[in-house]
Amino acid sequence: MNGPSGTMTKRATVGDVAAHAGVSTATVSRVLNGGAVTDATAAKVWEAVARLDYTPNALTKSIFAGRSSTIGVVIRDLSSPFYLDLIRGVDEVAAANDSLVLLANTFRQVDREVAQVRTMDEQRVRGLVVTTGETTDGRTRRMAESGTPCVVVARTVRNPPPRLHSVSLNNRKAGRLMARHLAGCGRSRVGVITSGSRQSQLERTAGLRRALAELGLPLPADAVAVAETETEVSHALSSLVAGARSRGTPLDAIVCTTGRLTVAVHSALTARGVAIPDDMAFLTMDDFPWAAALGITVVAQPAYEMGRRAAELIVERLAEPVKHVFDPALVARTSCGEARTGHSARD
Amino acid sequence: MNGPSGTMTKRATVGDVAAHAGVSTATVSRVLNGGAVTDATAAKVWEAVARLDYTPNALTKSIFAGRSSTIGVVIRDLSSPFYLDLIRGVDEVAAANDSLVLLANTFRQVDREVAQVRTMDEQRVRGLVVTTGETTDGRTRRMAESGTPCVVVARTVRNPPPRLHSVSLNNRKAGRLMARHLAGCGRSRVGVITSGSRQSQLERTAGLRRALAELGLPLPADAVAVAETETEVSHALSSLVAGARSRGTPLDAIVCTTGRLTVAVHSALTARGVAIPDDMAFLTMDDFPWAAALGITVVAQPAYEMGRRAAELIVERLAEPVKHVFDPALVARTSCGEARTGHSARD
DNA sequence: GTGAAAGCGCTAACAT
DNA sequence: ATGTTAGCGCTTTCAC
Repeated sequence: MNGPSGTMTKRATVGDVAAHAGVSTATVSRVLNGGAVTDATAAKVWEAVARLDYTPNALTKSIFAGRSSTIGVVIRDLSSPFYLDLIRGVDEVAAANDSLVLLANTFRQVDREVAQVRTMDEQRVRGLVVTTGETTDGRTRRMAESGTPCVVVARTVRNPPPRLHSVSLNNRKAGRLMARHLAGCGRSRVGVITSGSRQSQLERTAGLRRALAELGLPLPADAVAVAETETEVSHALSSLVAGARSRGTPLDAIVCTTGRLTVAVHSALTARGVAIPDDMAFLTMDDFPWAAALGITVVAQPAYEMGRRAAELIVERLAEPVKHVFDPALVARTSCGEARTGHSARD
Repeated sequence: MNGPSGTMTKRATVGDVAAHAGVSTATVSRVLNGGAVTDATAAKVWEAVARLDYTPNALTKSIFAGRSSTIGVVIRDLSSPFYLDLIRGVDEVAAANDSLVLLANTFRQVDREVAQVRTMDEQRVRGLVVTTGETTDGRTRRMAESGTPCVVVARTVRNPPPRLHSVSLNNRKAGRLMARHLAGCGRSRVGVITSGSRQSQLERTAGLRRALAELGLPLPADAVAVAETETEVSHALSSLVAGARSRGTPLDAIVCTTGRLTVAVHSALTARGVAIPDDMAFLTMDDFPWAAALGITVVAQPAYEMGRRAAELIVERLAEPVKHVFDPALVARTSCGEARTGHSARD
């Protein structure tokens, strides 16, 4: 049962400490958790704790509390910079609240999502942050109902029960920021690379299309190409470019609606010998450390803040469902060329 | 005790399931964990489980097992790409072994390190992966001795007890690869930016210096500057460049021994108007997604594999301490200019 | 095959 | 101020 053996010194328990200090287990518990005790007994107990190298079992403690002191985070794709910053935010407030982060990466597989969320439930996490799709909604609802605060990231839930919150981005505004910036830089024929049919992706494209239309710039359906993975990007880009050219309206801007594919889109562009921004403007989601060096203009999400807020919602334990929508911000660099007219990035 | 309230449906326990199925708790446990039971009783139990939406309490289970099914990971700096890949590796094999990752970021603060490792111990993690400094060695030793496999990353431990393993990089070889590549590209006056006095940093610089010396290229002490944080990089670079110039031997290569500072060094170089590789070769540690786009040559660490191996060591539970040293690999791009002579990247 | 009872390590009433 | 007793939710003998 114990695998390849080796000398193992067994761990001390409250009982051991009590025995060595000549007191009861209740007293030990009191000195450890701050009850009313004499300095003398406290000293004896601490001495025993030190000598036995006693380390309390947090698992057992959690049984009484009904739940662990851990915040669960289920991430779809741990390689995306957005999620890394999100986790940092969660971890930051978790640490400030004596909690640890219990992490699970689902590698974008639905069956894993369901299993991981279930596992988090079994672990009796203090709260749960999920970036998964609707498949897991049934369980998160029940978790929230039975007392575990849950926060859905980048998606909203219709008719949420108590304690089921959401933290998301104003995606339509993100699209709008993109449209206005592009127009301000004199671009009029934009092609979009988007990732599947997640709510956030759809809304960004919708916001972009709407704002473009208001500026008199149509975004035909075939100017939007879907790429689920990095390997599909090159093909998506080709069809976009070829399609537009055959229609006699060659593109002068490429928008990428997900930070996850920024590298892939950029390298596909480069591979085709496209000069940015001279041949083509390039605008993408999510700021990242190298963006400045590369001069890539982005619409940034406050990922770190979103993580912080998610964790705060868990710690606060409000019954009332909170729906926190964050604002995106355009970070203008050089990948869309010079702005023609002075325009505001505000709203 | 329960914060702002709201209707909370209480959770079902084995007892509830037993009652609803008309059996004992022992039988419920048997059905759930695969004991000898009649198909008929099994059916009754499963039915009750479904109707009550019973979700077993993993915390309580862990009490019997003596430890949780969680792998602890204490990270110094969650914003470093190396650690992100490491975590992905750990998570991958954790998931394959019915474990979750319990994560803690120490924000490079020693006191937090100590506290987090202790917390991991209290959580009775199945095993622990630490990337922290020697401050935590005392506890990791004791943890290993009392049965928790521990893996130290990027550092080795002298005279380890059973179950205290290490996963690291052959740092001297990393330095050697750098030296040979630089020499192969015709560079002879290199300046180094390194981060503090961690074992790995020291070894990389030592390996670089030694290999450079073998090639007849000295690396004077003042050609090595220390930058702990990103903000210190600019200053370090300036002193390096100015010092070399005043000595009449202007630098023709900059080496950065930590991936964490790659962005900062690169941007400091750019800010000074230094052309890479024409004015200066640039060589750094750790591969990253944008390196190809930027043409930056790196010495890569197999971070993901290292994470996998660390988790494997935990799952395997060998008593004998394992010290796994990984080989670095040079990924040649354009930031050091053209290679003058055909040289091998091997050894 | 199934149940009753003991107990994992700890805390939380009750007593004293 | 301290000890005793009863659990928390689950597994695991040990009888039947």
